[in-house]
Amino acid sequence: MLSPYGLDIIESCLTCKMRVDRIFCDLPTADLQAFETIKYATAYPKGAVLFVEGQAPRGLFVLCKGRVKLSICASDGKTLILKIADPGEVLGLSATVSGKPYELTAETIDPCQVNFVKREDFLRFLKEHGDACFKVAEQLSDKYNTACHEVRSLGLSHSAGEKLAKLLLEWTSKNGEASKQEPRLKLALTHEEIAQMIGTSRETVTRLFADLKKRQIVQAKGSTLLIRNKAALRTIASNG
Amino acid sequence: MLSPYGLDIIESCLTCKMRVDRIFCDLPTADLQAFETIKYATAYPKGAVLFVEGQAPRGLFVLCKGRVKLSICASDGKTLILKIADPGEVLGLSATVSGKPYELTAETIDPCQVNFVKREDFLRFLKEHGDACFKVAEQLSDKYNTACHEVRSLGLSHSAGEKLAKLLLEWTSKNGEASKQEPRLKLALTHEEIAQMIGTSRETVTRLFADLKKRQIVQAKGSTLLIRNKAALRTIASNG
DNA sequence: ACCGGCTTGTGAGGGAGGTCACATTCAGCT
DNA sequence: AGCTGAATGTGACCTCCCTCACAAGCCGGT
Repeated sequence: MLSPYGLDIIESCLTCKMRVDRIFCDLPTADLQAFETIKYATAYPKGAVLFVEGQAPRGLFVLCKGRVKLSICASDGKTLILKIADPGEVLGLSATVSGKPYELTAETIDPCQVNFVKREDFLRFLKEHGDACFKVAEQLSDKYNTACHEVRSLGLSHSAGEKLAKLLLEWTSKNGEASKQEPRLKLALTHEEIAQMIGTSRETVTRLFADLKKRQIVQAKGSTLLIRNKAALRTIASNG
Repeated sequence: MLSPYGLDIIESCLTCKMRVDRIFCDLPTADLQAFETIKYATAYPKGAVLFVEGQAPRGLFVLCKGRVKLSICASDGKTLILKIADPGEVLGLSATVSGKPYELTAETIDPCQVNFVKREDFLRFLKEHGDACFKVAEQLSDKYNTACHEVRSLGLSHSAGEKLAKLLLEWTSKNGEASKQEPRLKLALTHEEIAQMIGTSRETVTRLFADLKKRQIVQAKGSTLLIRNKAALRTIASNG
């Protein structure tokens, strides 16, 4: 560990390239090579801000390694975390395409490997490569879909408990698809951050977790969380 | 008025075509003509359902005349109205592109003129016409943007009053851009529907309006609403 | 004119959760 | 170890608004 980055860069750029392939997959090799020429491989430390909500779009970011927190922020400082982006995710795509300001703020929560593409370069790339353009439309549809789910969760839930249950279920289905018996998931976020994800207060999250533990629905094992009663969690998530 | 439609159809298809031009504008004439061949001009009465949330995507709908209510619905019947689409809007685009189920339910609230395009036809059209594909990406970015604003409004507001003020401001900025003195807007929705737009109860909306009237911020003139004090409304919208 | 249905207006009660204030525990640092 | 700051746990209070209940207004139909 001579530097925060160092050897890591060399290793991850290989895996990174594979990830890019996965996003713009099915593209002819020519298109892929064109993409390779316009991207800038960069590295960010933990806590770096890729872009800020309201900023004019400079370009897009393909996350190769590490996680990025995507959030919106009210004038009074209250923050809503929309999602934690994992490697493979494309960030700032919508703003880059439309030219409107970034809708979100993107901040690294790990040391990150990122491929940056300038807006002009990307737009030119899209004009010249129709297939890639379709992939972009698909990506945007995906993002829209996620946003709709967010709206549903925020707008149609009756209680904070319901939203927390939904969040936990979402995490379990994303993480341990394999382990069917007792899903476990790493609690990488603080109660404060979870509160910001479901639009509630930190104290409420603490109380909700205490309640879930008392009712034997979840169980804490250090920083991992065991889901003991997934059915009950589902009931909470749908009933309110 | 021999029939609910009748002459209207012939008139509006001309204007309608202009609208389609506006959406896929800048396209070469060849592309436009190709689009004309795959669209089906159709008419719906008030209260018709274009598509339902969760349905497999049959295709997209270009709204030419009339308004369409876009909503999501919880298992308990609680409804959240996301927007009232005006002529020119493309509906079901994201689902058509991604192949995932429609995220929303679309229901006409006027008699409507609509151009329908089948999913397969549209996808083929996109493959063959790269420029149109880019336009689609732009449209999707727009929709994503709107969804983000919805999330912001739902997730970061402290009170129902704040959300109502935001909604009213949004409406005034969309409707009477010209009249700078005292913006007026047609209240085409019931309190119940407004409540569904901001995720609150009907009674709360009634009470909020009563309060705004008492404080001389708005004034009712039949079914039109005068905004007497836009500054105050803005304060409510941002302070909570 | 009368009726029934929808919309709006208003009161009373109660519950969820935000806020404040503090105690406690945990994790990293030297 | 011990110290420090962050994260968690918990109680008390109070506000917003949801719910229920009902009155009043508005409007089209016959």
